[in-house]
Amino acid sequence: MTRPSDERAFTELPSLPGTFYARATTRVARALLGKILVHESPAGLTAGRIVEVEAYCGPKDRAAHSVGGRRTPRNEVMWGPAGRLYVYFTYGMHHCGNVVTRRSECPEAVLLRALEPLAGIDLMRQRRGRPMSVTALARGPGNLCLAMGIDRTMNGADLTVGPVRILESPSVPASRVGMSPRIGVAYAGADAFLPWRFFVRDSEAVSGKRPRRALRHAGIVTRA
DNA sequence: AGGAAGATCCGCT
DNA sequence: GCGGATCTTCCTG
Repeated sequence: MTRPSDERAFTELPSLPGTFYARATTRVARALLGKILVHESPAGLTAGRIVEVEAYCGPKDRAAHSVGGRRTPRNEVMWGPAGRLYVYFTYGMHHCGNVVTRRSECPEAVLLRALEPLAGIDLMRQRRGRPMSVTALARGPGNLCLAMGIDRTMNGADLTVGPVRILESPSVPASRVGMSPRIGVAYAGADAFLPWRFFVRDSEAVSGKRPRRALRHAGIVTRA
């Protein structure tokens, strides 16, 4: 599917500039759909098209790590300049990767939740460790980081120059963008209902429950 | 010093 | 749908 020549081509594409990230966080989140996340690691290159993200909007957002202006060693990167990678470890086993937005001292970020794999699929399978479909490889924030080889050693990395970068690629038209409340933030009170999750409607790589009615209607079997 | 909860995932029912 | 795995971080006493 993906040949070595295609993979090398990713390294030639321009990175998103710092100004891309220095905007309102929900706008950055929405605009990241369709862009390409790349990691050139010692083990090889992996890349995928971003199809699901969530916006976390600073001290007044009760779901954000920076809620109430609480600044700790873990979330320190959120206070830094836009376009940096914020990686944290959660549930004792999963890494989550975020893109810092706005400007210094405004601790906001976009969580990367799912990719459609484009390159390095064998390496992704190796990192995931068991057989699965391509669209499942980077579905969900913990799985995305595992498949892409992203961990805390990359916390604070500059996404415009890094071994980890986000590349220019066509945006997703509004008609194909879905919005919903964020996943796993029930503790955030009323903020749990804010529609700050954005995803590509027709992507099989998006996490969570997806409607099957259309598939059933078409007579397609989705489960054995 | 200790405990509780977490921006999750997977396998089982 | 439910709960266990597993450990970091933060808050309390």
